[in-house]
Amino acid sequence: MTASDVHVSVDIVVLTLRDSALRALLIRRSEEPYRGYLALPGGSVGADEDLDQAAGRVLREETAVDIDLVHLEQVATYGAPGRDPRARTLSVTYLAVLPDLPEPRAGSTQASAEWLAVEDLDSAELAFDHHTILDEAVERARSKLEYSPLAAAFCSRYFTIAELRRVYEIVWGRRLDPANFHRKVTGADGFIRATDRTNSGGPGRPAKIFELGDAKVVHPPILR
Amino acid sequence: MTASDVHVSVDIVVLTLRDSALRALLIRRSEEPYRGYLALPGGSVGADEDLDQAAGRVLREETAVDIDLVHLEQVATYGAPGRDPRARTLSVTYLAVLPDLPEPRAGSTQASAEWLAVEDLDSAELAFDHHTILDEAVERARSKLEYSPLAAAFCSRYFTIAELRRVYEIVWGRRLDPANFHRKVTGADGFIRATDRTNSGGPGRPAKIFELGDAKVVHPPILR
DNA sequence: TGAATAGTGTCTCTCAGACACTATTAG
DNA sequence: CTAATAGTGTCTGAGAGACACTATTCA
Repeated sequence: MTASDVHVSVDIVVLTLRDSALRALLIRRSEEPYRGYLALPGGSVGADEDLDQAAGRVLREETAVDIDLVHLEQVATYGAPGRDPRARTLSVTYLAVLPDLPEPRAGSTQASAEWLAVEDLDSAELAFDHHTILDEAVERARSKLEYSPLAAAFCSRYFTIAELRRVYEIVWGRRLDPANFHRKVTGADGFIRATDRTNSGGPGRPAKIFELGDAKVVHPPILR
Repeated sequence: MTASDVHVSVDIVVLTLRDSALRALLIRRSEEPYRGYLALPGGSVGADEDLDQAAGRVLREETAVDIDLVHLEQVATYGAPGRDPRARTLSVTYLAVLPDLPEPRAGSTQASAEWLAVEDLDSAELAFDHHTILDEAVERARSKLEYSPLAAAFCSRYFTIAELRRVYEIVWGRRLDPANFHRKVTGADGFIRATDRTNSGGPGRPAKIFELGDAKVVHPPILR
């Protein structure tokens, strides 16, 4: 009666911006079930691992990313009987957000990984209930842009306000007024902190370079 | 290596208003470990149960409440090794919100249940990591009052605006201006719907009686 | 120079909060 | 009547969005 022999895995929705699109990392499965389908990167939870630890480990295995720059948070847990045809499996799902680094995982395990545009998700065939999991994680990311500094996790350590604005524009899928956006993010207490440097190279007036501030919540929020 | 023999339980933070305080349902444990400590109501997930189903079943077992009136949502999953000294156990935690019904669970299993004021949580000795779980669920409830119709789940099917305001005041722990509150909740599209009835009995002008509307999000939000 | 981007000023509209005021009941 | 609660009017200030305007660079 009690479900004592349950497999527990962590599945991670890894989001980044790439080619002006919000994309999620997906792995082409080479084994049954769902051979040939795309699936979220994931793995089993080790016997002595906490869930957050397991998520961090899986993320490193799949992306080789510098863990400092990553935002990683638990989203939800799925456990419907039959969601995995092999055995009763619980999936503890995480959202990871990272900058678009020039790093496909060097050698390592995975046969083929893809950055699928979230926009094209509806027409993609995903394994298990990963469609639901992705939807929920993406919606979490969208709403957290409003009241948390999550947007900066899509950027490198140092960024301009235009880069930050691009994050909001792409994730939300709508244009924002540059002037008003500038006032809002610089006015939100502790969200971003100016450095004494500016960028250059492109046309136009050089932009100040900012870094992430200490605030854990953005107030006033950047409303969608 | 893979954690295949993991116990999975659901633990529920059941919140209600009682004696002008936000209170959580806790059970005095009669067995080791943590004998004599207070713990969240919970139970194992059945072999053919989905997680939400299991949470609903546990809630009915512990409170005998009419499930229609209850708000029930998953909050988070805890799985640190060692959180239960007996075995590796995953706790999928839920938040339940219900009106203060005149029903202590009739007969049934539980030795002693208590409605502990959330205010007094800091000084309570709770089993396992239930302190953390409670804190997170309470914070979830507090923040969901702002942008969701959750407050109505603390009320009966029909309620006055003053009753709704009391929910916000007690959960947030601060006074709200009755006049401004009235305008805000009646102005939020689809949050509450007026009936043609009024209450009476007490002193003062009778209040219109409202019921919950169809909206899943409250806009504009009722800000804390 | 002009084109492009960064950043500021300013106006209008909406909404939150303070609080005066009206409405309707019990006692 | 007074006390009490329900509900409306109105003013003020903060912030959002529209958009004109200034600042600083590259070609």
